[in-house]
Amino acid sequence: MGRRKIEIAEVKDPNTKQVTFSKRRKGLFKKANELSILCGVEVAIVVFSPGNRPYSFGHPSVDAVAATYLQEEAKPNAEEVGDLELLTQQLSIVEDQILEQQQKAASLGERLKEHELNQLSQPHEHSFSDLQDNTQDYFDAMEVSDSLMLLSQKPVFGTAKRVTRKIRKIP
Amino acid sequence: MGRRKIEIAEVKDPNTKQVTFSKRRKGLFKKANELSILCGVEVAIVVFSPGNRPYSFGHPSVDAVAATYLQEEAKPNAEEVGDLELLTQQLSIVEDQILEQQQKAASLGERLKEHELNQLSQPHEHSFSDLQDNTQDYFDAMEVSDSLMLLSQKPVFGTAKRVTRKIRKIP
DNA sequence: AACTATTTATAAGA
DNA sequence: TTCTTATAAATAGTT
Repeated sequence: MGRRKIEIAEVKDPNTKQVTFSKRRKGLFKKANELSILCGVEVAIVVFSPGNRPYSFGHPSVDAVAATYLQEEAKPNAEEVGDLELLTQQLSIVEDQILEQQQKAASLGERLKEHELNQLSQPHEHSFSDLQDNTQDYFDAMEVSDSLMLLSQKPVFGTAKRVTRKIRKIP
Repeated sequence: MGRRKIEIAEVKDPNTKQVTFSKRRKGLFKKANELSILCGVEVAIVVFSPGNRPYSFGHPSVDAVAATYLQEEAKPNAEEVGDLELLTQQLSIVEDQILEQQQKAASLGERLKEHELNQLSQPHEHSFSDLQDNTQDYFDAMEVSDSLMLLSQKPVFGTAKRVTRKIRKIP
């Protein structure tokens, strides 16, 4: 499908390999997207780049498809169950650490806001949506990757723009 | 890529849809295989047929790739770790500021109470100290916000649980 | 990042 | 379903 026919064998030149990877990953994800739409089916792809960066495509999401797949999958043996449990434990620990930090951030941000309001002695009514919006403010620099965005060049965990959220100083 | 150009929209006719699925699944897996060989990388695909039958392709295997992916998924990357550290730094600063403000507020509150006593007035419906208490309740009730999930990007299946957010409206 | 000569995938037909 | 084949689409090498 190019100027010349190529053998399906590992590309030696690292630069050419990376270019090939980019082009073909894009093509693969496009095909997967077309398949899911044309046939109304679920698809998930995970691929690692030559530099070992993970890229994924999923409709409706990798996790959703994976969950269904695992259900359908034959019963795992004891060793696999043990490994999974170990993995899950490790993941829980890391997630807890992240949650802790995030809770700190969200709570502090809100409390800061309350202080400002109180100091101004303004009558205030907080609705649920207000809180949502305010909380969102502190994290709105983050982007959640959308399955269609995965057709782009960026790796899965590189797509999220990170927060260097300005925390306002108390006047 | 055929006799005629087709729109990428769900194929109505079930028979045609099945034929399209078979052809395109075969093509997708072939592409994935070529990508893994050409670039020496790991790939995993899971796709369900219109009849909900699971098909998978994996190099070296779906499970191997999935395990690695899940590890990566749960592990914050360098950028995230860096931002988290930055965020934590900022929060420390803000915490100090809040403490400072609380001390000011406390003394203000005391003076206000003294003033109220001196005036023999009815308790205010919303004295500053009341508001402080209310505010504290308000945030104690906020267990988890949706934004907390953003850092980890996606819930890891098996450990993901929705936490119902209970937020009371300030009276 | 674009371009384009070719190869490859595939839609429709048999 | 499998094979055929005209045509659309992907992409290897180039700029």
